[in-house]
Amino acid sequence: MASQVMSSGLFEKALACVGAAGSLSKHDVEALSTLNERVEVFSAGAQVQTARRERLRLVTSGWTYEARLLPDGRRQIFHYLLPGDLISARYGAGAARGSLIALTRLECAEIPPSLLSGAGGERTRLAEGLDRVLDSQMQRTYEAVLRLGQFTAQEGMANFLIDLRDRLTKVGLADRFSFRCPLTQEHLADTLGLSVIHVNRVLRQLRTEGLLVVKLGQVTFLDPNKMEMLAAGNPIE
Amino acid sequence: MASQVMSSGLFEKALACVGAAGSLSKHDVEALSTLNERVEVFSAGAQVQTARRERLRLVTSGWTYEARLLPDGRRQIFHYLLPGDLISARYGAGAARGSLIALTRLECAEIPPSLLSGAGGERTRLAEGLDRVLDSQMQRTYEAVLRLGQFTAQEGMANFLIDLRDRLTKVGLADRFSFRCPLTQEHLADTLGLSVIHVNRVLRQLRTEGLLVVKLGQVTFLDPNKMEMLAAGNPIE
DNA sequence: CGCGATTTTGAGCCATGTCAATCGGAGTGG
DNA sequence: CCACTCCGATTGACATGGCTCAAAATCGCG
Repeated sequence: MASQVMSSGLFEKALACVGAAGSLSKHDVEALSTLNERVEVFSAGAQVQTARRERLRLVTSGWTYEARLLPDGRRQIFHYLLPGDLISARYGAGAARGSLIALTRLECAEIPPSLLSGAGGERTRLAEGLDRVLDSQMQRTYEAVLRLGQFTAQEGMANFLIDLRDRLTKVGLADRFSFRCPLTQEHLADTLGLSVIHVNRVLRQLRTEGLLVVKLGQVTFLDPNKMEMLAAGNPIE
Repeated sequence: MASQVMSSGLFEKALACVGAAGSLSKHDVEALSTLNERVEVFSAGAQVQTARRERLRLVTSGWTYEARLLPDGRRQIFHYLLPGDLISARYGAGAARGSLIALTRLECAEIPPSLLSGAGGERTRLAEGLDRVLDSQMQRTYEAVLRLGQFTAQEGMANFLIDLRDRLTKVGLADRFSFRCPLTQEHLADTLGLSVIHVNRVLRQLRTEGLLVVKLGQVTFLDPNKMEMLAAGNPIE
């Protein structure tokens, strides 16, 4: 029952945080993940089924991506779900109609519908907070359109990596300068609409210019300022 | 009161249709547009304000697009809203955070919240139908990601034009072979992430191959089958 | 008829793709 | 501990799709 009290306190805190920003903080995720026993674990490479539209799951650990495969082998990765993101077949991510694949070992916790509506049937503050999270997931899809349609390869790479950094920072998995990253250059290619080889060239170029190092599953920004400028679609200098 | 009865009958019919497909049919649009007096008209080029998040408006006539402008002049058009589509700051389109511009004279009808929830606070069948419309609008955003990330210029052009045709067909504004289209090559360019000049070349090429004619605000498919193949990302032949 | 917007064309360049090969590190079995 | 293997990263040579610049042809409209 100690954990019961604990979890209740965290829940309140989570509510407060959820109310503020568009995504969940580390504390929110911890709080929500202790709320119930329905935790699922997927191993790297497993497909996460998203058939039942009512389920709402919170990613508490690990990376996932949703992708679609064309008959001739081309692949587009639509988005990545990180700790603090929600898996929902109904909203946001659900509309991509692709396969959801665990990139690493993945843990998620189901959020029972009972938490979303109060006694009188009205919506919980938690529900509104989660809505905001789904909103920001959707916004990222539009960012992807902008990136793919208008950005150069360098800008797109910067934009994507900075976005990952910012999201990971919210859940305590990154700082301004670096984060651990399980993506291969092939993932980057299929995300940014580039060939693997060109991804390699772009990374080398950014490295040569002293902006960035990608190595050993670790992304390091040597010059966060310039990277942020690039990521916003501004030329360097 | 005749119109009262009339509109009520259409409403029922609209409900039936809305329940079936992911988008509204011509009859749905007609029915819904007669439901209330709150009709707005924008002239071509006007900006449609989307500040109030609660409002839900149905496009009953004309074309709109939502776009974002980069500081250096690049522009990405995220999507077009056609008759039967919904304007919502909260869902789908709202997350793009761009400007919504009337491409032609535009008419839309507000859908009052009272129609969305029944007496007991439960959701109307209409509300569910409209949800499905918003869903399909979201799906199109993912299609755009796929198009921009993986398709060649020709495939992307075919995909986009076939999509327009299919949507316009649902509201009786197109048949299998052609539709009226107010887009300039510049709009196509900013939608597909190409330069205006390249759009022109791609169109010429499709014309030369006997697949398509774009002229006088009219798009005509000379070979709908091949266009549909191209639009799906399959090579010709 | 004349003007602005749009479309069309041509020439040349650059970003990005393809193909082919090498390299490097991680795991595996002997 | 070594040899092997596999996957991912890296590099080079070359092809090409798509972009830029510049200009002419057309269209829509007052």
